[in-house]
Amino acid sequence: MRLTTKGRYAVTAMTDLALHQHDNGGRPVSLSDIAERQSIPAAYLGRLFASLRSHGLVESWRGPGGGYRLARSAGDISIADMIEAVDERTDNTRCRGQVNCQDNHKCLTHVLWSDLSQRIQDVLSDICLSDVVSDAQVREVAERQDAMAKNRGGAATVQWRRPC
Amino acid sequence: MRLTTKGRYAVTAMTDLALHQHDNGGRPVSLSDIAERQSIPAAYLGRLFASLRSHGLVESWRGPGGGYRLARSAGDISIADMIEAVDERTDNTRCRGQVNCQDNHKCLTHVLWSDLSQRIQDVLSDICLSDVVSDAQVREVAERQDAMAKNRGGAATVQWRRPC
DNA sequence: GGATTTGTTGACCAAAATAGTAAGGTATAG
DNA sequence: CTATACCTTACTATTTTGGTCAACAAATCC
Ligand code: FES
Ligand code: FES
Repeated sequence: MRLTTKGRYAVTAMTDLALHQHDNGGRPVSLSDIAERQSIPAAYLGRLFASLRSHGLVESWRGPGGGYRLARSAGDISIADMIEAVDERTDNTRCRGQVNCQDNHKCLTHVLWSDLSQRIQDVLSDICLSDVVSDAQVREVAERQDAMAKNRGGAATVQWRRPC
Repeated sequence: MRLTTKGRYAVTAMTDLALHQHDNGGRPVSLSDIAERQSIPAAYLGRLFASLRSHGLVESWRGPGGGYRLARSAGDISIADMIEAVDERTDNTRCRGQVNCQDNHKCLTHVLWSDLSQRIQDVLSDICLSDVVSDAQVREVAERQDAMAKNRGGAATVQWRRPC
């Protein structure tokens, strides 16, 4: 599993979502709010959320007042879940699990990469969104970001609807 | 720390070197032998070995009968050492340690990537070359490779010289 | 000494992966 | 009907990676 900007955006956006999903009485959090707070290109982030949704990590609502909410509790979503959703590929072997990277045979180090992939996956599975959200340093940054965004619109009426 | 073909080549070549450095009475193992056994482009591998050498992982000899040997014992060279030598960059933060990736401020998840980088580094530091070499599956592949290369030249006279 | 072998270096190139954009479509509130 | 906000596809630009080439330097062999 490789860490790239795509995966970092996904985790950052999900963290933002987790932090703000109880604002305004729990109405869905819109893409544009997240993108603005986290300085992520909105169009790009939109595609990442499509993946997160199709992997069952978030629910979405369309139309005015629409947006996203976590589909599961933050304690039940690991870093690995999020990165996998947008990055697919949990495997660090050259052969992508085909065991054929040297002229259709197993290369000298296949077993090593396979083993390491598993260990790295374990590390990323061991940390979940609630761990991130409750970290003191993370909260501190979030507060600064919220203060920064104070100029934008106030609370709106709360609505209940079914997700898409 | 990201796993890429460059790092995989480095580890594969080092493993091959560790496995063959006692062949022919301990004469240096040539680049072309390693490249051929492991199906790695020789010119490319040459540059990787230059990095491995400058990081003190191998010693080299030029001229006829020249080649490489491990500069330290296989138990004293970790996977992290080898990957770092060719890849530099042990850091998975977006800011590369600058703590400035959101408009010159710390982004929401900096502390997370920083922490994860360390954990992954620990995993890669925990396995060393001797672990790889002594793995049963690795030895099995090595034997097949050696049988494959049986057509090439036999043992030559042993020489002692100082490394480059 | 000269040819040959082997590693060393730097510049260069091609292909792949990644990050980002743009535009049209669909559902929903009001 | 219209504005909002998510959804999807296609495309483009940039960066990174993998790989080549040629000239070079050291050591050996004859
Ligand atoms: S990595 Fe799987 S065969 Fe080489
Ligand atoms: S990753 Fe370091 S500031 Fe964002």
